[in-house]
Amino acid sequence: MRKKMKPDTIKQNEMKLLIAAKAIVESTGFEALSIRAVAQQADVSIGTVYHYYDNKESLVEAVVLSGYQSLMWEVKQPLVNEVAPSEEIIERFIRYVKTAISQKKYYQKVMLNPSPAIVKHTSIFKENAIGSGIGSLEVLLQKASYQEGFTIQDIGTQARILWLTIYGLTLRLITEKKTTDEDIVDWVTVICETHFYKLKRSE
Amino acid sequence: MRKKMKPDTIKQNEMKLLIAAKAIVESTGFEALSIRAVAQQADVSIGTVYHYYDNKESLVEAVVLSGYQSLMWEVKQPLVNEVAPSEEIIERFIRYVKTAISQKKYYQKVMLNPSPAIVKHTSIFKENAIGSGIGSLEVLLQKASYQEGFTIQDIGTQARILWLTIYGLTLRLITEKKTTDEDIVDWVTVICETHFYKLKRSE
Amino acid sequence: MRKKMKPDTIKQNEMKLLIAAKAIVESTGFEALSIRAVAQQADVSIGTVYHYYDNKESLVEAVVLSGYQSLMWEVKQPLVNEVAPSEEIIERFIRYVKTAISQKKYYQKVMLNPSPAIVKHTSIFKENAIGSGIGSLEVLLQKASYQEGFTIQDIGTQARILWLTIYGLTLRLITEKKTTDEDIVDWVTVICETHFYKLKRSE
Amino acid sequence: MRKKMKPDTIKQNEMKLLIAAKAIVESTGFEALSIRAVAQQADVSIGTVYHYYDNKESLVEAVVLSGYQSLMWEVKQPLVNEVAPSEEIIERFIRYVKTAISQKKYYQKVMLNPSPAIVKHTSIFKENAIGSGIGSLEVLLQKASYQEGFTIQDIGTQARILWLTIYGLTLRLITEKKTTDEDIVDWVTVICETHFYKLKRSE
DNA sequence: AATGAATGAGACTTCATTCAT
DNA sequence: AATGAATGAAGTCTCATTCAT
Repeated sequence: MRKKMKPDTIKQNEMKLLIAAKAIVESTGFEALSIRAVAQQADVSIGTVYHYYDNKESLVEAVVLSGYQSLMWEVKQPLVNEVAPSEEIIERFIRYVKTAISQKKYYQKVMLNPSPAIVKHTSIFKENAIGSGIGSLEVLLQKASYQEGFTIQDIGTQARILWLTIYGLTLRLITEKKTTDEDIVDWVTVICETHFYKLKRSE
Repeated sequence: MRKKMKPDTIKQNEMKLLIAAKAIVESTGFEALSIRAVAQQADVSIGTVYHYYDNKESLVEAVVLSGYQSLMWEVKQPLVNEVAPSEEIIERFIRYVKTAISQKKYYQKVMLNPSPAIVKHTSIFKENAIGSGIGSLEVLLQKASYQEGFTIQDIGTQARILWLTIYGLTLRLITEKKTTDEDIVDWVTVICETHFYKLKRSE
Repeated sequence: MRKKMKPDTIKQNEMKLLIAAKAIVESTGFEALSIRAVAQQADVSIGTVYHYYDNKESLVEAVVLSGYQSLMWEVKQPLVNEVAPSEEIIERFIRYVKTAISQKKYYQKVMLNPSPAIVKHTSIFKENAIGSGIGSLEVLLQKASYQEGFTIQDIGTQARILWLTIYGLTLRLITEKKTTDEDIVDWVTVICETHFYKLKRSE
Repeated sequence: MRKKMKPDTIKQNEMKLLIAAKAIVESTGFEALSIRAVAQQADVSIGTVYHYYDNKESLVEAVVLSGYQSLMWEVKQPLVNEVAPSEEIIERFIRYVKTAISQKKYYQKVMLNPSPAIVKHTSIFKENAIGSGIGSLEVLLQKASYQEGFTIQDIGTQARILWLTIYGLTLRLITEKKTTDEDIVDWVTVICETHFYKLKRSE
């Protein structure tokens, strides 16, 4: 099992470390995430961890990014039923907040992380925000405006405002530990409907 | 070395430690906030710090709360000119975001802190939200609805939605390091106007 | 034995650490001098070492300086018999080289150490070289020139040249492991006599 | 990946490693000279380094020796102008000290290295000191004694004494960081002239 | 001949906390 | 009320070396 390992094995080892790291975060939180702990959890020497990650920072970054990808993957799964675009927005935001809350440790670390490597994925203010979810939201808003008779002057801005509200909501629900499904559904719904209401009337 | 200190002296000592702690946070960040550092900065022994604070956690809590109070004090200062309520809301939010950004280290620590002692001050979801600013915002919205012809059905909810958007905005501006005055003014303005527009039309 | 220790105790502890450190150097060399080893040798926690020394560098510096002081103390002991100044120079240099060789580990570390804190003590080129031994050598050369009929134009320079030769000799005897008493006596004698011979004739 | 490498290739690889090692020493010092670093610098695997050198020690030895050879090559280059032997000695020593100082990292490591493999090259006390420079110095002194009317009883000893002085000088100039050309020229000159003066008078 | 993943010891350092005085 | 020496665990990181391939 020593040298010139097949790329598969490499990936496997990296995966092993990542899984170990995530296990630690999930059970004890990010404060407990240390190189030492990861090595122990993965049943590997400390040196090995440094073989795969240059330093703690890059390990944390990998964990955080991996958490973000799980989150987004979850959110992007297709809905069960076909619904009107405005309904879809609500459904998706509910799922977004639920997923974020269920992985709150990652969510906060990712969404408040100022490291350029992370912000690259999470930015809301950069122009071509395709990957980050803002793009999808714009598309949905556009659809809604056609199908449901909204008139939206600046979709980009409106999407961002709506997103910021949900974002603020998510963080406060986590912080205030109001994480029941009911809380989530109620607030997402009223936020979205308030927003759409405005759009409908603004023609 | 002293005997039977007057309560004043106690308060003075506590203050000295708090000031020292804040100085450290401001110059080097929360990561550098250690008991040792505080003792040194305040020119006091380590043991003394433990006289006033049970452990590190309670010291951090005190620092964080004190930061929050400075922040709110700043925001609550009266405006220079008398303006319409809707204008005042915008002005105050601009100031809020600016102050939060100028003290971002505290702002994040406070506003994302789930400790009950902190949440007690920062909560947005609890009913009688008088102290936290939501109360003031409700009052302003109420005034606006009278003076400027809005119709608002549920002022409490509307105030919270608006606040959540500004809250989300603040955190993302910090995270993405978009902290110029222009960014702040533009975003706060468009967010508030979008919101008011909706209210005006919703009659 | 805890707090507000008497200064004596403090000095004792520092001494304990210094002695431990020197024991390590003497038995295993400077490469083996680690904070860990010192703590163990002194039967003290690692943290305690850091209580007395800011970092490894300052510990090493203390060890090195202490070694230098022992060396100089040894060299400066009065001679057993009163002899002519030129003889005294030879006797003292023989003792210097012998002591240096018997403590070769320190000698090299000190005399090749470029740290300002060390060079301050060992410098040969600075003007007022009173403490470093050059001063004493100048005095002896001066005496010799009166009593034994030398004429020396620039005593400072001549003292330094003689010293440099002995210094070079010491280092090479150590490096080439020619450390018998015979080697030392022979070389120091021939070097000094060569030097004096010149001086005698140069009138 | 290759089969049956020609001896040339072997030498080439060794050279590549040696060059890499020297590059590291020159840019970052001997402390930074690690097997890892050499492998990286030479764009070669760690294992390969161990093919060519048994362990770190032998690599360091090779580096050190190679440095010494560069140094001596430089010193042995012919002088630009033909000059009297005593002048040539001064010129060559000035060059020696300058070169040593310009490569101080190697100079110290070599000239204070007690490993037999190194001392074999640098020894000053062994009898047939042909290669090490002492031989050349003896020849020059001999020439001077014929051409310039010195009488020297024991050329071998006198050469060594002069050499030891220059050696001591070089090490102290490095240690005390007095490395301007002026310092070098002044000291070498006064040392040599003092020595020659003695020789002239000793007839 | 060459690779490079893995090891595991050991380096330095920081820190919250205790407790005898 | 105040001190500060002492603890000891935990943290990050580097390194020479081995060995299966």
